[in-house]
Amino acid sequence: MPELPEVETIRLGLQKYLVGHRIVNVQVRAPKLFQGNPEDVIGAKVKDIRRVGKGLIIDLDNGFSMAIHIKLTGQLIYRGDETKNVQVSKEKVGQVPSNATHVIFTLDKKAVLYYNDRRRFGWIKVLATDQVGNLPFFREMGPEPPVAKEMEGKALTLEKFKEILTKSNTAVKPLIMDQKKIGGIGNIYANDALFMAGIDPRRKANTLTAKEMEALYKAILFVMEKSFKYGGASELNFVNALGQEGEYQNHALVYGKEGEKCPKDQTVIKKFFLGGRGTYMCSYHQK
DNA sequence: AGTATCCTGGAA
DNA sequence: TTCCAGGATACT
Repeated sequence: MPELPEVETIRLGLQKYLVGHRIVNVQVRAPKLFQGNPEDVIGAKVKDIRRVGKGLIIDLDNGFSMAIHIKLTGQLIYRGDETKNVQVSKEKVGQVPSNATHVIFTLDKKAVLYYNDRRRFGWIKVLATDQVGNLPFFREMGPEPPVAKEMEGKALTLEKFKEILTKSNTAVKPLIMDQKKIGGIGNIYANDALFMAGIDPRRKANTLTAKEMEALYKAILFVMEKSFKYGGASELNFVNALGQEGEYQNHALVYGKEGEKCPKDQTVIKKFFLGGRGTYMCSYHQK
């Protein structure tokens, strides 16, 4: 999934519906995805939901936490009395549990939390709350664009952003997607932000002018805020904590639009690979 | 810096 | 049947 706006969307949903519930039982259907002892979470009450980059942390009231990364196809879907009448987007995600459901948390008050993950790339790690920060993924997370509030990690300021770019002579797109440099940006928003800022994704980061770096910084914030307002991008599998899809995919600028017209004129958007990732750009408006 | 790898399913 | 996918990591 899921980049910062999508993970933050899930976090907000879990904050609203999951916090306060006690975990009554845990059924692990795919042991590989669930690391740690399920017994450590059973009987505990959910205290808080945090997000660091694209990672989620569910804090419990017994000193343990669950660190979660949903990678490309993970879903955390809550079902309870208060969500009974919620319209679920499509049948592909409407039915839980499904054959993509790998962990089932039975909660008190007749509620359930499902972890679905079609491709099984994600993970759930149970560990002491004070050890979460020691996981390399969280420890090495770079500062994050201040898109949605509730900043758990360090906020990425324009000055810091400029410093990161100036110090790197690698291509700008892979750089801004490097979670150790900047947290939360993935392929969709990297593509769209670079288009919006008029910058060729292959440009070496340290060749950008101050003006270009500022334009890119603002574009990153803009496209992510926009996506957050649309409820995230459900290009593949993303759904929020209630199983509903977002709408950003219907408002993307260049991502996934190979062969289509540039949003600004008739130029055809081209696709190529950069750093192993599909890259979309308008060669007329991005230099 | 580029490529393989963990997986599954939808599309070409 | 082959290729591709919002990620991250461990290799060459």
